[in-house]
Amino acid sequence: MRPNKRDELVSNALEVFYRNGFHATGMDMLVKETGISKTSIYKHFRTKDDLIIAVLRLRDDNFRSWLFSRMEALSNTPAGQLLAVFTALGEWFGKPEFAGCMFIKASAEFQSRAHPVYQQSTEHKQLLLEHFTGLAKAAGAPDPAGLARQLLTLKEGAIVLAAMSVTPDPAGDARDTARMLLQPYLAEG
Amino acid sequence: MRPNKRDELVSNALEVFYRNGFHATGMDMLVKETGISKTSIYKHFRTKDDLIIAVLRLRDDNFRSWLFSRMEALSNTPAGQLLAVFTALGEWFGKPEFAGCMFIKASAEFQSRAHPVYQQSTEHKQLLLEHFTGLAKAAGAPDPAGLARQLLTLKEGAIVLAAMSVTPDPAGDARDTARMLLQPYLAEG
DNA sequence: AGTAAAGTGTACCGATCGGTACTTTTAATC
DNA sequence: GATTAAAAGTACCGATCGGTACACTTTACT
Repeated sequence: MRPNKRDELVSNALEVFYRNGFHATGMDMLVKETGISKTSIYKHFRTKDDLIIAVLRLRDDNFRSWLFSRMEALSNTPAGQLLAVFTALGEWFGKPEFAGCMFIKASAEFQSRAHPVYQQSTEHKQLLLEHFTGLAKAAGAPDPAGLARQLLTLKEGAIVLAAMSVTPDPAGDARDTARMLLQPYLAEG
Repeated sequence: MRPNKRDELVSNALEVFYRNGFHATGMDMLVKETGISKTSIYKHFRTKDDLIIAVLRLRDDNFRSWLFSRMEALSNTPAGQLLAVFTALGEWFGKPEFAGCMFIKASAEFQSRAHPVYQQSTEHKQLLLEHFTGLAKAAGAPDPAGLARQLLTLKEGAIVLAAMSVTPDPAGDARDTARMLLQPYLAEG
């Protein structure tokens, strides 16, 4: 069990950063909340920023894995899976630990385009976009990239409204719009 | 000219917080960037949080005034004004000082639902939603609140994608979707 | 000109920031 | 059971955090 402590650290740090923010979370709090000594933390990561990068990498992997598997479980057609994005979002928003999109928050705290945290955040959205584009193409959309961008816009908007408690059912509202966009490609009975 | 220094402070602090973040901006940096002494700052505001609240109040006023006047300038029909939201967004995204939505970023840094900064941020979105709802009702939509929520979702999504540099024309993409939603209410030639 | 308010500059407070040095304890391997 | 590497604990570093005390200067008003 060599790299377990490191993974445990990253996983625990993810939760703390997610619910408490990046700048607002100090290394001492991280030590207390993860139960891992500061010495060990700095043996695995040179700086706090490096740890944040590792956290975001894990988050990217976890989130995309979860979302994509949820989409596949909910439908077996490309257009149906794209619509299922918003069903999955609704499930996410209902979880008690939901606290918005970690990458939107990360890019909000590290605004410099040159900062690795910002770039990592952008990359996450790009990967989602590519996945959507592939499904839109498989669905037969004439402009798959454009449709993917429209759907991603709805997804990000819904997440923001959910995180800010603006409307009671942001996922449902976004899904309504998405259905309009996807109607030509959804199987008709 | 009694309250000028205070307004000047809030206005200058807005720019610094907007481009640099809230936690990442210390009071000493604020003194340096605004040119106003720390003594004066703390004569007008009891705490940093109080200053942030004042900054957000100004931002809310500025942004809604700008957006609503832009909408009215671009169209004189309710549905046309709702579509014009996304034209205005495009103009905003093109400005060199654009750095995302200040309220999304504020709520990302102050996540506690009980925190005044979080509540102020939510309220801003709520005010936009109410304005959209009024226009949707005037446009003759059967479910004006629902239409307003859908348009707000598109607006927030576009802002996020613009701030994160994910797609080249997020306002245009959102506008395409909005036109679909608004088509029944837009004047037909 | 005199007065009172408002603003400045400087020095400081205790606490916390990210990060390091060094010693002791833990745990797995031969 | 000895060896070895990883982890923990403690104490600390200079810098910065939000915020205050106090003496001084500028400004506005009569």
